[in-house]
Amino acid sequence: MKRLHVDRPLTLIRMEDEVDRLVAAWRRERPDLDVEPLEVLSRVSRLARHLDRARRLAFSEHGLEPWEFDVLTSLRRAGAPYQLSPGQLLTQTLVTSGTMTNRIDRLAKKGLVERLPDPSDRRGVLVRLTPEGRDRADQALAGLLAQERAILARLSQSQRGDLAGLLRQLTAPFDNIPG
Amino acid sequence: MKRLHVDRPLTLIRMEDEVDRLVAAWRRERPDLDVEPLEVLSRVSRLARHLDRARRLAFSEHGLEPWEFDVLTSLRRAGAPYQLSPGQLLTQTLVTSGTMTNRIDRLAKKGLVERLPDPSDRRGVLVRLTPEGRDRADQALAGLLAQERAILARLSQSQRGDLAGLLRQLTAPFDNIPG
DNA sequence: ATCGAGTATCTTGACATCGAGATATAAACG
DNA sequence: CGTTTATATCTCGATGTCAAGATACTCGAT
Repeated sequence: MKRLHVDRPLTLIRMEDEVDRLVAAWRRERPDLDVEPLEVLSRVSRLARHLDRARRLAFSEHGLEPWEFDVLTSLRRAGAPYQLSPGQLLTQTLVTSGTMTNRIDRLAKKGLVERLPDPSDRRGVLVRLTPEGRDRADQALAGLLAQERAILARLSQSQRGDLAGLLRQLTAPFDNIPG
Repeated sequence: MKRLHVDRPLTLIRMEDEVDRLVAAWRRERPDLDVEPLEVLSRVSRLARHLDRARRLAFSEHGLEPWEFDVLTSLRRAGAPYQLSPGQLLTQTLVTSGTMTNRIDRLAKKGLVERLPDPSDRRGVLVRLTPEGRDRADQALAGLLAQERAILARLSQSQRGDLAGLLRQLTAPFDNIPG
């Protein structure tokens, strides 16, 4: 009795997700609480986890881990000569300093980055992308974008714009205030 | 020459975030690529990381780690008698089976959950919340919701609804297709 | 009944992350 | 100047996560 392929505007199709089920369960178990915030923020967290998994798959074709991609592309984006301080890498990747030291060590061992002393601050260090590191970053980026386009395909151009704008409202305070 | 506190509708205020800078950098370095997907998905990933940090802080007041919260509240939502199989917990928390076994072990050691044999399938196990586990989950949830409301405060009611709807379009395929 | 495929959970070892503290240098202040 | 405070990075131990494989059970087909 199911009719498939019924023609109607994409925007009216509404498929349930785990968060719908989660919210319904809370409303049943804790009708005294207003759980509306979860509609947005639980979806953000869960989607991020799904994206992590998808990325891990996509990058494995290029022999990169997601954390390696994050560091290499931060340097790549900086433009020639492709170097940043560990501190600048921290704000871009949102990890702790101990983690970043460790990441740089491992990438250096693989020959994808190198450490240079900062000429203007003897406490500091500059991390520079090697030519091979740059190539790897460029290849993996192309693969990632293809995958992400597929994930976003069910939204229209203007919906993607709306979504980006709404998310910016939430990320901006974290990114600007020290947070 | 800057005029602060100019009165205008909230929706027109647009503060830059790290992703704006990231996208601008890619357009400069790789003008050949269309990096529009990053406007949405990089924001999702970064926001999730910020939320993780904020949650870790909020939960530490209740002596819980985020992963403990995730497991305990999954059981809490299930309703009395507050029990689920490890497999059901997997789909809710998006971790691997090895991770879940480890989590259950540690929560059991703390007395927040207990393992029972599944009466209808001798391969299976049921994880049940203890009364203390239930109290902890309820307390931490209230704290989390307060924090999340603060984070969402800069969006109007209808914007939050729009945002939830757009995110659902992206999460639904992951949650429904086996993905 | 028995076989074989499928399912549910656990085990294990490698590894990435975090948090707190250590070290070295720079900048601010009187 | 010399002292204090701030900054940049690294070290280290504890811990959580993952992937792959092992184990034990179920269920349908023969």
